[in-house]
Amino acid sequence: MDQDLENIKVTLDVVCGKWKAVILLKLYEGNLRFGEIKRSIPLIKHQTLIKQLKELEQDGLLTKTTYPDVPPKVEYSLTEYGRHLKPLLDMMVEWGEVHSDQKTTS
Amino acid sequence: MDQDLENIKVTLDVVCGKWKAVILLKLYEGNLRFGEIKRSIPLIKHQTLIKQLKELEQDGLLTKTTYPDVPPKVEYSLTEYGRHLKPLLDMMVEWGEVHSDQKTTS
DNA sequence: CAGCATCCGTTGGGATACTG
DNA sequence: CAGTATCCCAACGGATGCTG
Repeated sequence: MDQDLENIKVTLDVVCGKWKAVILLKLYEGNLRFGEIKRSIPLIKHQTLIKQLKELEQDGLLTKTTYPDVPPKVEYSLTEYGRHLKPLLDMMVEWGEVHSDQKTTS
Repeated sequence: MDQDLENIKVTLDVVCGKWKAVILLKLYEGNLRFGEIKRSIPLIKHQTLIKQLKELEQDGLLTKTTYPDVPPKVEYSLTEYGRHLKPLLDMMVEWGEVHSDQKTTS
């Protein structure tokens, strides 16, 4: 029971960065290069993106593939874990939709 | 599509407080008084709990019922919204279980 | 193009003390 | 018993500048 609390914290840790969920959402559409992610999320800052990607990588949600070429090319792809998270993120999107509805309606 | 990002942020806002998910989890077991919540989450600080409860209330996830008696008695109960969130939280618990497994196994 | 190091400002969790 | 008012501090998102 209290184990539940520990478990949910693990998940929160992984998902609760300001942009983490957004990044993951993008990656479900396919592997992306750094620049592609950045372009698809115009508001995020270069450095912030790097940080969040690093955290996601350390949490085992995605893998970074570096091609040792010039110019550098790096591709990010989801791990199995990351994919396991999809239904969760979908639910969050869905819930947010309903909830923001409600807020404006009230 | 970009609307998804907005929607997920709404959900994150609601769930991402350090203790919010935990509090909600407790309330699924039934309505609770302030002191009961506090006792069931020993680590949380008095003031922190008040803040998180207030935020959850403002987000429309739970309702506060104050009995105008002495000594004060206050009961917290989930709204329909809060209940809608249960499957999500359950998934988070479940995912965290698997994920923390993996971390220790690696 | 992608990344690291560093600094800064805001925020939110936490501590303390007081009220009804 | 429950809540309010303040203050504090760490953490995180973000800005800037430099490297290969």
